[in-house]
Amino acid sequence: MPPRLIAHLDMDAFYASVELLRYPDLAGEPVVIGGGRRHAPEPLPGGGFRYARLRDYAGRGVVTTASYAARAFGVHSAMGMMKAAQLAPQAVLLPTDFERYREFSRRFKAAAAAIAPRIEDRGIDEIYLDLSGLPGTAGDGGRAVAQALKAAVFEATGLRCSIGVAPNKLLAKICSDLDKPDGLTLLAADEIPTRIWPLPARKINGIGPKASERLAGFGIHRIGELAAADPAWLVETFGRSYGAWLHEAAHGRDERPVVTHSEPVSISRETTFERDLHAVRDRATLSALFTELCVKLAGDLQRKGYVARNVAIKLRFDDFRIVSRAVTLPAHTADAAEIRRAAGQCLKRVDLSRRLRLLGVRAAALLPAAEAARRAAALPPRGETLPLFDARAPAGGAESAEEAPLFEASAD
DNA sequence: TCTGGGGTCCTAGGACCC
DNA sequence: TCTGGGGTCCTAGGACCC
Repeated sequence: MPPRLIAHLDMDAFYASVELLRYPDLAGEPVVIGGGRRHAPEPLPGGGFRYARLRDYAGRGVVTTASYAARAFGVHSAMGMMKAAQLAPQAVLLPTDFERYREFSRRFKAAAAAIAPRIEDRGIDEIYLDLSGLPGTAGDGGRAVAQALKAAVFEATGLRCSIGVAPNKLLAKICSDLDKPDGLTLLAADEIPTRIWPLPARKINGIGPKASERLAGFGIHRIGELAAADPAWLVETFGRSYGAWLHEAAHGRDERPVVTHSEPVSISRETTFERDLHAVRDRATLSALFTELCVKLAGDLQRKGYVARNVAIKLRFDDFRIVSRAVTLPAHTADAAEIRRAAGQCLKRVDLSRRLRLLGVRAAALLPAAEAARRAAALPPRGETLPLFDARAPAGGAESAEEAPLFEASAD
């Protein structure tokens, strides 16, 4: 098998950059995106806008994105806004506008797809591209195609991105981060020891805060140190699956394909309250919020064309403990009342003596609504006996049904 | 001034079946 | 009375990612 050529394309400070297109006078300023709608810029009579400042923020939000100027103050994604306000009180605060980001996301992905159609979606601001065998990649390891991608993305959106090109997704992802913003990094397999091994282990996608902390406890800080660790010891220490993967990842080995299509596994809605709520004292408020979440979730399912057979709730208590309860339904649904009923059943199984910080509802075991309708239509009318080999049987069901008597006879 | 909202995947254990 | 082993489905929790 010839080596693959995989690119990872990552938009630079995506939300903040989209906002800077709309408010160009903020270019170069520390800007933080996050929080609710209340701090939208006010148009001034003479033109321009009056912006909210981070120091004026009060609430429980976190930073969604910080402009590079704001990052210089130590502000970063997922940081509590109140903490960010201490670091950069003068930073401009803008509300998130997901509709707009989704539109720019569609645009940059379409522009990239016109050049390299084998694309894997990795959320709103990232994609993997399989450049293997693409015209123009033969001579230069993909540099010209990557430059064309950057130009096309800028043409379509006015935004800059960073690209890593490598033999697999793992390495491409690491590389896209090496030269941000507006970066382009190519890596060949034989450069792993010199360019990848000196990096912190945390740079590997899949080594998070917990794993890197544990590794550090064993004196393993860099990818090269992880690569030098005994694989048997890694398996003993981190489990068969994760331990073996750590070893492979540290050596830059990754055979995962670029997946161009995937179905969602679950769809959910959750909300963090402005203040912690108590099941008894705030019963009416909680009940209304709970119903609202179910209605929104049902709307999401219907809009996206799915039905669900599993409904789960998620609670976060005031001490940040998270609890979840799930129930599997007799039949798929996208109906708000049915989801509300199932979620209510789940809620009854939780001790609600502590105050709640967050409430969420999730739909899982999804089926495309069209497929559910097809199956329903294939069923005989009510009251009629089912044929032995029914359309509802799972794939291969008829075969296993024929073999079933044999298994029964040999069982026990 | 602690710590959002939307996801995926993995593990472990129990129920139930053969 | 104790002893099996495999398989599937399901739940709960946790790590991780954007």
